[in-house]
Amino acid sequence: MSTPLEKARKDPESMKARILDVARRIFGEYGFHGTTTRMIAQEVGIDISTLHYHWGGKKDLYESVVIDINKDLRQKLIDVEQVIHGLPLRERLDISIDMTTDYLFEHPEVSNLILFRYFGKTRSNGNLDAIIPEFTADIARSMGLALDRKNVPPGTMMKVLAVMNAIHNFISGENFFSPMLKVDRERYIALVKETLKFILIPAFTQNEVV
Amino acid sequence: MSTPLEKARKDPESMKARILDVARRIFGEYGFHGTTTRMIAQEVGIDISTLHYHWGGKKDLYESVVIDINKDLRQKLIDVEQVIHGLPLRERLDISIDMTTDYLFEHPEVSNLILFRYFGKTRSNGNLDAIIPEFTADIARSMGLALDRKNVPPGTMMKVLAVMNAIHNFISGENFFSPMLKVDRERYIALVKETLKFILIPAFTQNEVV
DNA sequence: TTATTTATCCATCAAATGATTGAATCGCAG
DNA sequence: CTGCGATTCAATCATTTGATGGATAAATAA
Repeated sequence: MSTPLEKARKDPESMKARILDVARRIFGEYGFHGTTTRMIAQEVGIDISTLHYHWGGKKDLYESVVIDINKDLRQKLIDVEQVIHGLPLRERLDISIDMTTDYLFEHPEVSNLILFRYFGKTRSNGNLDAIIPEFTADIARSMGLALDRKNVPPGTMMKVLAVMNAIHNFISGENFFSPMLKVDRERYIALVKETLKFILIPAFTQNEVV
Repeated sequence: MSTPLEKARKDPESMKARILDVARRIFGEYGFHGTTTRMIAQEVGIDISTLHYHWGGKKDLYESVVIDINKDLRQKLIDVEQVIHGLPLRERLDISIDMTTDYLFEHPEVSNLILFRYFGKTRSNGNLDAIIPEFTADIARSMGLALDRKNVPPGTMMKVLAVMNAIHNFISGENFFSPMLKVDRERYIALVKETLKFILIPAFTQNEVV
């Protein structure tokens, strides 16, 4: 027994998977209401009915996309945790920022879709909000802000949210900020890392022994 | 000679103004594509044709809304600057965060619409991007990061963007984060201020003499 | 081969949506 | 009161958009 999503991920060449990948990108660029099933179908090079055949309605596809990107991000955070495990806090932050930023710049739709869900309303919103990103708590633990995943106080959650949002903002806003600053992509990525470290590292290391 | 927007702001009871105010709220909640002219008209209690009579097409109205909220925010930042002028950096930051946060929590559509413009694409995007928020440079000067409004280096602009985004995020994300943290509005606002100060103040005061 | 399931496309529908037209109504100067 | 511009609404249009049905082809099983 496997969900449609799992089936799609099994064979990356399958039509199911191809549609999902395009849907991630388009939904990420234009949001739920700004995206039409025709846009996705055309980008894949198929008929709309084929899209419906594989994924059902537009909302079903969107939900699958959201689940998919959350799964990806969670896996990436686990990978990061593996690398930084045991290092001193300052280095953990430094490496986390580099790795997460690199990953998200390669998959900007992840940041886009997460921010869309935070800030936008989806006129007909299903109970998609049930899938709350619980890895916020995991990050708190990873940053040494909480001992167990359960019972993380609100103040700590807020700090983690501030960190995650700061990163997503710069990824998602690249198309707006980069021309505004008149810098190319490479320079922009470097600036993002610099700025994130400038902002975040002092806050979380202020009580450390230097 | 006055623009439609100025005319609307002159008489807050006018139909023009009433439509604009509702449009701010609805566009702020659902974004450009998620909003229909009928939603706005219904909320005002008028016919769609009346809306078109006053503001032209949907896009025209949206552009007016964007200009309006940018004007408001700019004015608010000038007000803040008046208050904090001459104070030491740490206090300036502290007061700025309090005042700006209070203002935006009263007008969340400002944060919503600004973030929408940063992160979303408007399938048919006019040259709305020409109205780049130039007050970023003003803030840089106000924070003591730049001496003149002109020629603010990209690294400095990025720091200012990080600050502004951090604030907008928590305002805009209230409907998502507040239930997630299981706190009421009052507590949430307090948490936002705490967290912003925790994150931002150390970064910008790290080189100061204590 | 033949039959059956799977996959794809063409044609089309019904609802939503941005927009317009023309008739009515209101406000007010003359 | 009369006339005229400003305002509002009901009715309607043309397009877009999510969705479906049925024909057709391709793959698979028998």
